[in-house]
Amino acid sequence: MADGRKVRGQRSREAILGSAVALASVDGLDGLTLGRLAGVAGVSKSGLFAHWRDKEQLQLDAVEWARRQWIEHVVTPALAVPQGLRRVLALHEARLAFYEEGRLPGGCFFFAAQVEFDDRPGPVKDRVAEAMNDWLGFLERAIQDAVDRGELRADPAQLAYEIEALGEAVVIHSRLRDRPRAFAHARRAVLDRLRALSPDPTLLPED
Amino acid sequence: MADGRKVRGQRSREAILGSAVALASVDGLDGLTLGRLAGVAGVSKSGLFAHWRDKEQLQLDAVEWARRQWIEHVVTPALAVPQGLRRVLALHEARLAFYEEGRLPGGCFFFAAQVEFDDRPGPVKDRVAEAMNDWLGFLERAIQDAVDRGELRADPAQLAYEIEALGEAVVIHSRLRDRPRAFAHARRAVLDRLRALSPDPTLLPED
DNA sequence: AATCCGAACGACCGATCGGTCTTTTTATCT
DNA sequence: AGATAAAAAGACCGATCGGTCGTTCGGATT
Repeated sequence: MADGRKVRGQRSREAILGSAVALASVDGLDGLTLGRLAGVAGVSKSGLFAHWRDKEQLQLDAVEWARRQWIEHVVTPALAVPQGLRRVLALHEARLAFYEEGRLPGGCFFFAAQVEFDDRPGPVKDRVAEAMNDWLGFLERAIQDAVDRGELRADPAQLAYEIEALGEAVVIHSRLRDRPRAFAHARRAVLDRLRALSPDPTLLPED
Repeated sequence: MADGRKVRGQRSREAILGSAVALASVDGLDGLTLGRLAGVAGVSKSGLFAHWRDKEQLQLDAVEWARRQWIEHVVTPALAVPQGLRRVLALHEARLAFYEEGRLPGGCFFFAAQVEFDDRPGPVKDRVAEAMNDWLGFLERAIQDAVDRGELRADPAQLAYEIEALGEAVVIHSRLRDRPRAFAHARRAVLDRLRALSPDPTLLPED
């Protein structure tokens, strides 16, 4: 990798993937057009084929790129919070912060990708589903940790479904209805739920 | 409307809209292609322009058709249940039944339409947002009824957000993960929530 | 019987889609 | 300096997109 050409190639490759994920968060992974992507990324359309064999390969790498972005901005910050109930809440808050900061113009890459590909079998759907399984699995384990510590009484899979649903819905509601209220609802919903399920509510912040 | 030609025209118009809503529930309202729609509906592509000026007009009518379908299969059945807490639960259950019966191949027209158009200003987004406001407003009023009757202690807008989120999420989870478990989670989530908020849990079914 | 009109069709349009092929640029290696 | 290889560009391809146009067909009006 000391080769300056490959270094340059990797750089533009990453830049293109960043643009691809941003565009895909708006129009979806398939709604993403190679022509538009090339325009936004400032390269020629055929230049894309120097990095990817076809659109599907680019889509697969975009999923991977988005996964790393999610880990960096949602998972990692929450790891700074001690295990248990507080980390569960931290994960939810980190996601909401990710959305609220407008890090992606479409709000959430994976939300758009899931809706788009849930009916379209193939490698991209599989990769998206796998990434979501990883994330939900991580969320479930965080919940299980809290249960093991006696800070929570809950079925991890059930609670993970609820937190995921309440978190994802904010993407739509913040865009189609009132934005601040959508975030307020998403925050209160999970906070109230955790309070009701915890024997020690002092672990959670006040209103 | 005694004109047999117009009657025939209306019939095929409705049939086409039915196909359009079904296709749009899978690929989205914009992912819907006039060529494919014509093929599925058994008419020629140019035949579509006898009924609609352009694609946008067809999209707007498709939203309207989907709205009527939603009222018929979700709202109306729940109206058979007495006002109050039980009707709130009935609305949630009616939606889940609508999804579970597979009435639309993509699961939910409005879910797909919202995700697709939340970032795309224009008449179609406005119409979709309006339909969703109507539905959420109806849900809120049902909750308010239950509150007024003393069967529920809740902020209607907050609870409506939660029920909507927990209900919509099943579209994704049932397709990308385990289908029966997704429905089970969606049912339990709302049932538990209503139980916790109601002074009289006997109004709700046992497990 | 002649006329009229709405539904529907086939042919065709420019634009854009994903993708291929050839060439130019740029950095490395001998 | 010259050969080499990777990155990127440009021209171009068939297919499909949304949409137009002129025509045909069949039921309604007179």
